[in-house]
Amino acid sequence: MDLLAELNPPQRDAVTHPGGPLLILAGAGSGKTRVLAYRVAHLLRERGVPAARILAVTFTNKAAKEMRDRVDRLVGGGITRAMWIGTFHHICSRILRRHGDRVGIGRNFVIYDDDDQRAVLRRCLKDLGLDERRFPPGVVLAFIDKAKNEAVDHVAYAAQATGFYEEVVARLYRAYQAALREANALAFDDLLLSVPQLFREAPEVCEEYQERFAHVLVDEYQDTNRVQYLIVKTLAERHRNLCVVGDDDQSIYRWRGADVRNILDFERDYPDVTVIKLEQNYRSTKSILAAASGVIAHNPHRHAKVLWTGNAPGDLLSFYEAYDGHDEARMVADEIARLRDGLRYRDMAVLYRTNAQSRLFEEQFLRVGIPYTIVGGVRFYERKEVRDLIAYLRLALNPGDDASFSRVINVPRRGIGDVSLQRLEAFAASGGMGLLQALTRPEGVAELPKAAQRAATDFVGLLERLRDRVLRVRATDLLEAAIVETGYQQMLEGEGTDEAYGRLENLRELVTVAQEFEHTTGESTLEAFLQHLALVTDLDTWQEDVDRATLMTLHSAKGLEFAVVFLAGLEEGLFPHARAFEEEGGVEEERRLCYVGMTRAKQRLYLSHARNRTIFGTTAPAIASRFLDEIPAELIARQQKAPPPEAVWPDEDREVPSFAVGDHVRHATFGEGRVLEVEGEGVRAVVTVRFAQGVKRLALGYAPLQRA
DNA sequence: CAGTCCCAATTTTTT
DNA sequence: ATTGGGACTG
Repeated sequence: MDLLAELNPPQRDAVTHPGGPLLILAGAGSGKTRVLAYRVAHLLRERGVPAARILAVTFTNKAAKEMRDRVDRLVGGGITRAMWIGTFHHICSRILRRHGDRVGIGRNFVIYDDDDQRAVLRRCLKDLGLDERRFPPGVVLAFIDKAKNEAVDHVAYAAQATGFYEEVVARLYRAYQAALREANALAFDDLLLSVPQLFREAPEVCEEYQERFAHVLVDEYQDTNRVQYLIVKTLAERHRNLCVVGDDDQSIYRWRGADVRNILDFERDYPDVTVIKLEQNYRSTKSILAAASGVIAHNPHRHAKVLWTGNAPGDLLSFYEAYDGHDEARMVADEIARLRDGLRYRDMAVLYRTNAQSRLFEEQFLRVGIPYTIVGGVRFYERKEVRDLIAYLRLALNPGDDASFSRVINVPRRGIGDVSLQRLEAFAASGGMGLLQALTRPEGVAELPKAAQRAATDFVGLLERLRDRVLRVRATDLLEAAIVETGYQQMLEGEGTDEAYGRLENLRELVTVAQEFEHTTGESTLEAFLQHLALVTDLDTWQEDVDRATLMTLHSAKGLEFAVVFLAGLEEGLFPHARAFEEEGGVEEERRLCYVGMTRAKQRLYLSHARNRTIFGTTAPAIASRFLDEIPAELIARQQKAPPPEAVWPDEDREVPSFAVGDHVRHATFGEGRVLEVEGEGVRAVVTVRFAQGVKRLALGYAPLQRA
C-alpha cells in the first residue's frame, strides 16, 4: 500500500520530513492523528528505523492505543510492540521502573493518586503540628503540584519561597516528599519530576535513552507543561529528530501546568525547525467550522492559521434557550430520540463544562430510554470498594505503603479504630517503622486492647498470606482471593443491601479488568496490573463500539469526534466558568475550550443554555454565554424558546398519589392495571404496572395514573 | 469502638 | 442537593 496516496500535500510533507526538528501546527480535524501514525509507519517502513528506537508520546492512553493499532495496520506484524508509545506518565513510569533505583526509588514503587496524596499530607500536617483549617490539604497540594509541574522540587521551592505561607508550604513539601519516599510511593506528578532528576544524577542513564530514541514524536504539544518540555528536550537532544504536533487554539490544560509557550516558542528553541501547517479540516461542515472559527477569532496571540474545509455547508447550528437545566436536558434527550432515526446513539455526544451537569442529562435519558455512558465523574477506580481492594494488594506488594495500610486496617471492621491507630502511629514513628511493620509487634503498642491485639495478628497474617503469593500468582487470582480472604465479600453480603451487592459487582468487575489486562498485554503480574490501574482513566475504558450516547466534559472530549454534538450550559459563570474571570487569560482558555467542543461535531451542532440554573441547590437566573454572541448570527437557526415551565417538568411540589405494590390503578391510555413495583417517591417515583396490554414502567411525575 | 446525626463544603477542567 | 467528615452518644 502506498502510504502517501491518501494524504494532502502538507500532510505528505509532514510524514516524509527527513529529520531534524519538525513543528506541525494541526488545526482541529486536520488529520493530525493520521499524520502521526503515517509518519511513524513511514519511519519504520521507508527509512528502516527500528521500532525500538521510536518514542511516541500521546495525551491519553486511548490515543496511545489508537496509534499503536493504526501503525500496526499500516505496517503489519505487530511491529509496534517494541515501540515506546504512551502518555508522559506511562513513559516516565517505565523509565523509573528500570532506573529509579539510581534516585532512590524502589522497583516496586506505588503511585499515589489524589486521595492517597491527601492522606499523606494530612499526616504531615499533624506531624508538624499545623492546623488543617489554616492549611487545607487540598490547597497545599495545589501549591505542591503547581511547583512540580514547573519542575520545582522541594529544595528549589524552599529556596524561592517568600512569605509565611509559602515557607510553611515549603516545610510541608519537604515532609511530604520524605513521607512518600518512606512509603516507597510516588505522587502522580513525581512520575514526571523524577525523570529529569534521574537524568541529572545518572548521566549515563540519560545518555542511554538519548542514544536509543532516534525519533521522538509528541502529540498535543500545546498541552505539555514545563517538566514534560524538559523531558522531551533532553530525550531528543542527541538525534534532534523531534516532531511535535499541536494546535495552540486547543490548549486547555493551563490549570494543570500546561504552557502554551512550549508550542508558541518552539521556533525559538529550534531555529532550524521546519514548520508545517495543516489547515484543511476534514471533519466538520462549513457551518460548524465557520462558527467555531468565529469564536476563536476573539482570542489574541494566536499562531496565524486559517482553517478551511471542502465539506458541505451542512445545517445551521441549532440553539435552544431552555427554561432551566431540566428543560435543557429534556430537549437534548428528545432530540437524541428523534435523531435516532438515521443515526446511532454512539454518533451523539453531550458536552458540558462541569461533571455536575451530567446528572440532569442522566435523568432525562432514563426517562426517554436512551442508552448512555458517562465518561468521568465518579470513576470506577475511585469507588471506595475498588480502592480498598487495591490498597490491600498494594500493601501486599509494598509493606511500607502506610497510606494503604491506614485505608484498610479497619475495613472490614476489626476493632482497630482511630485510637488504636494513633497509638500504632506513635509506636511506628518512635521505632522508625512502617505501620504494618509496627503491627507485627502489637505488644509494643501502648494500651492496645486484647481484642485489637488479636485482630492485629490476624491482619498481619492475612497480609503475609497475600504477600506470599504476590510473586507466584497471577493478578486475577490474587484479586479473587483477596475479595474473600480480606473478609470484604462477607462484609458486603452481610449488609445485604442492593448497594452492597453493587459494590461486590464492582469488585468482580475489577477482576474482569485484570483478566482483560492480562489478555491484551500478556502481563499477569500484580505489579504490572497495579501500575496500569494507577494510570488508566475513565476515557481509556470508554467503549466506542457500544451503541450508546456519550456524556462527558469538554476536556474529556479533546481529540474525539461525533456526528452530532450538544454543547450545553452556555451561560456566563458556567461556561465561561466563573473561576476563569479571576485569572489572567482565563476567559481565553475557556474560549479555546469552547472551540474544542464545537469542532468535535461533524454534521450537527446544538447549542443550549438555561435561563435559570441551579447550583448548590439554589436557583439563579443565568445570562447567555458571551461565546454565543461570538458566533456569526447567520450561522444559527433561530432559537426556539422554552415553553412555560409547567409543561416541561412536573412541579416538584405537585401532589402525586402514592402507590404501593398490589394497588389497582387506572391510566388514561392503558386502562386498569396492578402495581408490581415502586421505586422512589413523590413526583420522582417510578412505578411498574401490569396492564392488560403488558407491563409498563411509568414516571409518576408525568404519567396520568390514578387509583382505580 | 461503632453508629448516628449534623454541618460544611462542594462544582471547573484530569494525566 | 448531595456527600463526606467530624462530633457526640451508647
